[in-house]
Amino acid sequence: MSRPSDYTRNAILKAAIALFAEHGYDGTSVRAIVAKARVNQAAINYHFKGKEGLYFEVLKVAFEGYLRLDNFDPQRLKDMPREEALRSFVRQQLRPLLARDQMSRYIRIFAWENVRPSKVLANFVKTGAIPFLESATELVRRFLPPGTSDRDALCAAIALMGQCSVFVRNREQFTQPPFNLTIDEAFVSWLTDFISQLALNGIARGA
Amino acid sequence: MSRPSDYTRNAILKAAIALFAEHGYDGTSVRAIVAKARVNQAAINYHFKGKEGLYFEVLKVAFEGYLRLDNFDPQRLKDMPREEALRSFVRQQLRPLLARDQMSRYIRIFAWENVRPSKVLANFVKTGAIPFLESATELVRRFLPPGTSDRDALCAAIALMGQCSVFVRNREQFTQPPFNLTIDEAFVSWLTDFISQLALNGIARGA
DNA sequence: GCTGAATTCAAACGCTTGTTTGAATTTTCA
DNA sequence: TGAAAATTCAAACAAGCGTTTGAATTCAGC
Repeated sequence: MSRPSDYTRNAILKAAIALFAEHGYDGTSVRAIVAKARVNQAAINYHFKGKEGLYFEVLKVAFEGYLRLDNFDPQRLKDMPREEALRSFVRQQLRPLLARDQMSRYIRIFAWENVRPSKVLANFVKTGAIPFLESATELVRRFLPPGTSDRDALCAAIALMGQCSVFVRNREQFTQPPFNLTIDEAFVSWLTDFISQLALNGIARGA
Repeated sequence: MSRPSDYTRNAILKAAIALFAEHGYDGTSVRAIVAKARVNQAAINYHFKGKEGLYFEVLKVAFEGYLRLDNFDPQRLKDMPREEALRSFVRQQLRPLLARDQMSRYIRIFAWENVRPSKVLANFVKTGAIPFLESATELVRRFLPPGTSDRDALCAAIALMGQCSVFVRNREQFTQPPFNLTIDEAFVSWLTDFISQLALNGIARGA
């Protein structure tokens, strides 16, 4: 492939990641993407075979980027004490509340998919990529009694992920009335502890 | 108002409640509503001044119906032991997992609004209706140490509501691969206990 | 029964969506 | 350099959306 076309492709990809992270798949139009990327309308269909193809590629990039993250390395998580691993996981999930970096965008895209999976994700998963819900399930399992069923562990993981993503996905919402939350470092630290403790006490002693 | 026009109005309202509960506000088109209600396309604008006006009315009906519910009567909740009140609240929130009755539709509509509030709800709240998030906050507060800040209680309530609604809103999703949850009476009972215990142990000892 | 208001209806409007077209331009490679 | 391939571009397409129109119909009250 030629250099100039790579530039267009990357511009689209970058704009798409930012917009999908902010507004989700349905909330983002191709016209908004090409405007942000400053490319032609037809470029998305030419380079990605349509909006769905582009989103598929975005999921791929986000997933690869996510796996490259230190704190998510499965082995590293397993080597930590379970309490520390849990807190690290939660903190990472809440990262988009503070930072606006690329990793935060990846996490936020998955936060959208987490409760409202698009049909694109379904195909993406079939392609061979393992949804990180499995990692969350494994993590949660360390707090559950031995022999806990897959179903119970899955539900616990869903609940944990749901608690994080509800804050991430609706960040803007919660900063306004009637919520009026001030989202700063102190708040995120507190929230990290809060959710971790919730999971820690709740899962370990409850189920 | 004349009888025949009331019939049309009610038919629209009924169809809208079912569809909004199933697919949310954005996921429901006026054409789908009039098709289900078997009325003319223009009827929604005539009777409700547009889709938003209809949704406003749906929220009103849902909210009134919700308040008529025994288990949500604020006084009744307050008279219960806090553990029983919590379990009752959670069970009620999970009701749409099993039943397909009118009350379940109301709860499900609020489950949609819970994480992705429409601008219509904002106006609805301003009109004077108290979002039931406040009741949840009060309920949660009984488990928190005296003097807990409003912010902390609010976050705990959001987390609690989020845990319930993620299951309610994505019911169909979770019955399919890769989740494969079987949603029956036994599961809902277990889930009720699970989430209640999660909140009970987590909130009471964690925050 | 007549009159005016209320209601229904088919059709279209204006807008946004994702996608396609086909010509113009640029890049690649012999 | 010249021909073929790759890429960009403005424009239009087809479909869906919520809404409006204006005539046809039904209703209520004198």
